[in-house]
Amino acid sequence: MPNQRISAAGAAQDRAAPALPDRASTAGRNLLFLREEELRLAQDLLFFGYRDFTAGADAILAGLDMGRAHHRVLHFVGRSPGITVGDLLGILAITKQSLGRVLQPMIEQGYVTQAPGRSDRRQRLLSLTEKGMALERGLYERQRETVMRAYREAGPAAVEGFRQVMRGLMGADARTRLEKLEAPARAPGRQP
Amino acid sequence: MPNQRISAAGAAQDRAAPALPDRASTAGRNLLFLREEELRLAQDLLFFGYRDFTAGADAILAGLDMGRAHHRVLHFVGRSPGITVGDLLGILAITKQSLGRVLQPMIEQGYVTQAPGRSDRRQRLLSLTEKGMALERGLYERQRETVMRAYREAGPAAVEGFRQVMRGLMGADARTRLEKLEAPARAPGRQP
DNA sequence: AAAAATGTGTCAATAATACTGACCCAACAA
DNA sequence: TTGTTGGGTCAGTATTATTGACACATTTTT
Repeated sequence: MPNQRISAAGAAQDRAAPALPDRASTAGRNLLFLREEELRLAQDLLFFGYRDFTAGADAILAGLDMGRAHHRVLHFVGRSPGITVGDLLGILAITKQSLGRVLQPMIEQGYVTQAPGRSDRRQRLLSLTEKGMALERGLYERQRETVMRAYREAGPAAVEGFRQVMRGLMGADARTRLEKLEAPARAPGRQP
Repeated sequence: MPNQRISAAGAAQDRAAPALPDRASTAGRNLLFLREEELRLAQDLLFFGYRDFTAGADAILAGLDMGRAHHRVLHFVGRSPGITVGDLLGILAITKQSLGRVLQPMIEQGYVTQAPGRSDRRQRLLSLTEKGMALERGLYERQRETVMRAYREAGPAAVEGFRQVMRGLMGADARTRLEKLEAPARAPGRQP
């Protein structure tokens, strides 16, 4: 395994599926019809919802010669200060080369800092600088407007349902990573 | 307006936002902290959830030299047979050139057909061929597994909450378009 | 009938994000 | 010492998007 994708979260489920299945047996068509519409609606909702969710932050980033990839780095490094390059690769599920292309400029421009690991000096522990935190904050605030509005309109019960379904869409790998991300935020005092 | 993006759904909210706002006033920090964690969680959920939702279909498409853009065309043309190029551009919120690059090969390879409009012969009404419907069906079935599992695990109430929140994330433009997509599926007999 | 607007297609050039393969160095581990 | 791991980097390619400019047919307006 020379240098490719660290952990295949992006290929969570990759068993071969038949590309051209027969149409479902005509019996029980009504039942299937309802489910079909439900699922097509889910596809629409995810497409439009995700696109508009990211649109605000994208607009800010465009003015700084950055894209979504930079935002993801800011987000996950900000969420886990001192994260290793390898862990970040695992979360993003991209190759080292792809990360390098966005990470290096961010280090040079002073958004992210590297520090050698304490126990393992090969590691480069990543953290946001003040400048990086400020930018992340701005992007966060921008998305916050969108999410807050959606949450307010929908109400707390709907928000809980939203979370459950989104968790369910994730593969096992992503769920594990999400748990790790949530844990340190609840228990103060991150690294011993 | 020569030939750019038809309707700015992707730029739904594009008023200028301050990139580097001050940190919130230190008063009421506990309140803000809770909300902050909530919203950061939403960012994580959307990132991981959307990625894994699309992963399955992406794997099928890769074997056919297609990508997500092709899937979107199959999905929305399949959902609205006889849609005009302009309407499709409006839904996808991309430029004519970008659409052309994916649409033309799909027409040549027999996934999509064009027909001149009845009332306006400049229009090219798009529909899926049998081949296109079969492929769309395969992609749909693949995502269906993912969504059905998430829906089953979460339960009907959570699904309704999920829908409400996703709708809330969409801008006004996307909501209008979604309504139009849902309407003809319920009332049979599309165009007079 | 002439002029303007609309729907669609297309050429050319560019950017962002990803990929694969190959190789390097430093540090750790056996 | 040897081998592995964490990280970086060079070179080349693909996909999806962008902008600008223009062409053509058809419909609408004047």
